[in-house]
Amino acid sequence: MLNEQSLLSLPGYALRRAANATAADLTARLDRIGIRLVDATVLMLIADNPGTTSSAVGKVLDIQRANMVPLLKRLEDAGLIEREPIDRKSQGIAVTAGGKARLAEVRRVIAEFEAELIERVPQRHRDHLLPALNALWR
Amino acid sequence: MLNEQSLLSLPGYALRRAANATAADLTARLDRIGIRLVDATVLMLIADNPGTTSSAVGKVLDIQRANMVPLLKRLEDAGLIEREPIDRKSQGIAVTAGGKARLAEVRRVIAEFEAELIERVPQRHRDHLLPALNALWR
DNA sequence: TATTGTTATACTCTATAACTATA
DNA sequence: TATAGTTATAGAGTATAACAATA
Repeated sequence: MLNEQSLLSLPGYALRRAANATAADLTARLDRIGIRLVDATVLMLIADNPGTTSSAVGKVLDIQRANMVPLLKRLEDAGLIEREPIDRKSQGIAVTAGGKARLAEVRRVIAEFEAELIERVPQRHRDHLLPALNALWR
Repeated sequence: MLNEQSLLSLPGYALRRAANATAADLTARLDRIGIRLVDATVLMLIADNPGTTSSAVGKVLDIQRANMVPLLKRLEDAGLIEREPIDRKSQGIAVTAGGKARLAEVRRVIAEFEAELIERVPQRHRDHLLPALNALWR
């Protein structure tokens, strides 16, 4: 339809379009099992770091402290995480048994998504994608 | 701080983080010359497709028709684009002289941004990034 | 009948400021 | 004095529905 060539030659543009398209795809897949992409990401991070705090999670994922509140409340209300005091100021977060079951579903969906994602990349480029991407933001 | 390993091994996660980080960077750079990232993108697309329509631009960039209205109004109010009727239903969009001057600035900023972006990618991965990304969404 | 451009509005996501309590 | 958790709210960005006019 339109000439999009000068945009398509820009890695930054391709990066945004690819991220938007794939995030929309994964969001739709996770919606089918009733969980949001951010929530699933937080859940995975907590599972690998039992006893971590809201602040620590927020720092790693670049989520503001204030925005962690309703997010963790959702996970707690859904019975996926539980909190217990570390001291009188902080509280440690852990994934519940129910959360682990849900996490198994999440991991299945994500594994399938990631497999189909990487399959779309021509073989000779495949192994370069992850290191190239991580070099861009880490 | 936290163990982020299982997330970092997911191309989809790395893709989102890389896109968010680089988009924030470019947004800040373009802000210094007083233009938004979306507006700059639309301006580039119109420049390469003089006489195109609002609908056509929206379709290529996945922007809803309704959201094109205030966007094009901004560009028009800034004197960067002009519209003239194609028939009594559609109108063709073109970049004005002032728009072309602004576009030169935009291209300079973006070229610098893209150069620094690709420099962060280890050399052996560099040539693989663009084709891998475009394979993901095109 | 489908498309263009538009208006108005709802919704989601994120950012900011301020506050309390505790390390 | 800095940090953790929280509340309330503002703002930006996007989505949805409806409309008139024209192809």
